[in-house]
Amino acid sequence: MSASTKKELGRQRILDAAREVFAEQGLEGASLRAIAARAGYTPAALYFHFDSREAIYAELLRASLADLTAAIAAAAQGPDAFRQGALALFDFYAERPQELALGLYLGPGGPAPRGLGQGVDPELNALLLAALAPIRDAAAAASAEPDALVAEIFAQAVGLLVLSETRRLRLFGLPARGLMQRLLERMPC
Amino acid sequence: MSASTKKELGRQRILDAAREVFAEQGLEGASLRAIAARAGYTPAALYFHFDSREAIYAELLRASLADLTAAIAAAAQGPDAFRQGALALFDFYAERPQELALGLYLGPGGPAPRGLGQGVDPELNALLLAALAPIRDAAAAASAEPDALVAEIFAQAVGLLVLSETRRLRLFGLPARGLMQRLLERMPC
Amino acid sequence: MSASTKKELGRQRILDAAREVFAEQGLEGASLRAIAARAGYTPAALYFHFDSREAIYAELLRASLADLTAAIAAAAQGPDAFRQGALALFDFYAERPQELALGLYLGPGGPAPRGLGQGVDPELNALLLAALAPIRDAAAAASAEPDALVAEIFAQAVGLLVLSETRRLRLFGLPARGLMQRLLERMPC
Amino acid sequence: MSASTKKELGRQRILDAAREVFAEQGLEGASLRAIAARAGYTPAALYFHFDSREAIYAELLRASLADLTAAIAAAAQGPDAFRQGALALFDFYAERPQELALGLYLGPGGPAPRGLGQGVDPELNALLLAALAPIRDAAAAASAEPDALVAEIFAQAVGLLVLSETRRLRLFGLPARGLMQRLLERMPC
DNA sequence: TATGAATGAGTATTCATTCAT
DNA sequence: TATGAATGAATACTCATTCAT
Repeated sequence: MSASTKKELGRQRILDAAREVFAEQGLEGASLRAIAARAGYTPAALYFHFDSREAIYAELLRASLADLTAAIAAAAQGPDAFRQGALALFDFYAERPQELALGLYLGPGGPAPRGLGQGVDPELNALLLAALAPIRDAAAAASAEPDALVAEIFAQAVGLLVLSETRRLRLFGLPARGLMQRLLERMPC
Repeated sequence: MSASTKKELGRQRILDAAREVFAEQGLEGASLRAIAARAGYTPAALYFHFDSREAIYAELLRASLADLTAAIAAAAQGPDAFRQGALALFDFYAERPQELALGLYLGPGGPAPRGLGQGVDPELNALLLAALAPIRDAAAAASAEPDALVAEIFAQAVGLLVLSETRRLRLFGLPARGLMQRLLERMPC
Repeated sequence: MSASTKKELGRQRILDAAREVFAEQGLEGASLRAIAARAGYTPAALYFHFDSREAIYAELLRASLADLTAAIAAAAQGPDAFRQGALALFDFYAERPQELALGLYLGPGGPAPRGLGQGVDPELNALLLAALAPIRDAAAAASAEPDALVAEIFAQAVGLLVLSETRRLRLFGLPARGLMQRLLERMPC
Repeated sequence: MSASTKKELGRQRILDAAREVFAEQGLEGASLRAIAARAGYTPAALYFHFDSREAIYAELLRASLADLTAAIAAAAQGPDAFRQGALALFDFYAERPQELALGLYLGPGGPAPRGLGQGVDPELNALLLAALAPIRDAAAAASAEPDALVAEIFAQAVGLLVLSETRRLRLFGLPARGLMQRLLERMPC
């Protein structure tokens, strides 16, 4: 086994552990110590594979965005691509609330103009745009302002999910997904 | 100076300090120590005025919701009440992003179903509903489903603001307020 | 109402509160704040009536020893005075474990040669001796070494109660009172 | 120097510091900070070697009970095993009063049914019983109720020691060890 | 006679990170 | 490639006590 392969294995072991801890305990619980313990490593060992705790988060987010890309691509194939893609977006994060938190990196202290360190943000933003591309393409076929449409359904999805997670949506007695569908019905495509 | 006035001054000094720290550092940075230091107090002194750190947050949130109530009420007086009220909601939090984080209690770890302790949450939820009441009233005049309309514009506002704060909205090259207005134009009232 | 009477009322109010808190929460829970709160006073107000937290404890202990004196005197009247008095001693503290802790002032940190401040100890020791006097008198009638007899039964009672409270006596599967009686049966009076 | 040896050294350094602080200031004074300071460590460093403050206490108590076991075993070898073993028990704690406090976990607030966490208590209780076993064996040879005999001399020892430490025994003008011997003379073995 | 206001020292524990080995 | 050992800063909260009013 080559050295780089072995190193890759170590990374993967850590990322798998991170994903597990993350799904179970959220951003807050996914401390470096916790991830290391789950991976069977010492905290210090992680620094051989990653530069910082944030670097692990970034990697996780990269994988999450890859999954999102696949999910949207699969849903946006037939006719009705816009609606189906948008719902796939919503459903994706509805099932993985922790990954939404990670994606927004509402980094401790609420939504902050912080992102995941300085360097990674552009790359991750590009990945996000790529994931949303199928939805945008479908919008472009029916509207002159596809970007606005995508931004709107993205914002609606995020808003509903955040309100849902923070239990503020209960005040209205209406299910998040139903509200998402209502919005889509009013969309011009 | 009366005793109650003096006590009130102490409370106010702490609340002002909390608001400042809060606006500068967000929820995460607004630790008890930080608030105390800013107010020129010992941490222990805060416990004379408030029962806990969360009690300070709750007070801040109460004040914030009172301001929001006034802002919406003022905007939703004329004929175009629904739209104007909704925009007032959006503008309010656009100017005070940290207060949105506080309102949703976006503590460390992203949106979490945490709330501010057991006792205060219902009270604060009620205040939120009351603040939104003028918008709902306007919706009720034109639609059979006012709750859904309010939930939708609330979600849209929150989603746009969160994406804006986390710099994800830049990807689309469109201003948040413009997108909010677009949505309102498609609304049936 | 005279001034001194009014002051006496205040003291009594505090002592009653202290007794209650004490019986419910033990030495540890009977903080000055807790006592003050129960009495309907501010912590600072207690310093008008007592010099320190320890002074309150001392007063409580005085009252407890007075009760003990009465209990032993009542039990040690008939024949069999020694045994009955000793059992009364045991039963007294078995029913009031907190008062035993106070009496020994195992003051935070285990049995310590500390007592209740420097000045009060001699006085309280004298009260304890007075409470045990009826037992000693009965012993003197039947033995040349009454002091040793009293010390032994006192030590046995305290040892059994301490082991009982700390759950170490369970290891032997025997009840504390039964063991106390066994000892008394072997006594020469 | 092997890694395990070095780690063992760290543990030992902490335990020694704990023992010292403990002997000087009792359970109350043996805070984590105090132990760390004495050992020349940061408080956080202790958590590398021990899981919690209580884990340090438990280790100390384990060692203490091992010493006690050896002391009793050595004393209870000849013919007069019961008496000699009992005196060894008494002498052991007479020389190490803080270890008695630790053994009974006489935390702040006097004797309390607290123990050292859920998991360790049974283990430590078993160690105590094992330490007393030689005395019990000797009692079994001469009495039908060995458990009662052991419980009685244990209680007597604890009572005398507690009264001695709290200076209540001085009232009788008799030495604790002499009283212990008197009791043993009346024992049927 | 009592309060309002405040202090300073203290509590155990967690965190990401570093560095010599 | 990884560990053992340690750091410094941080967390919220409680305590007995003081003092001007």
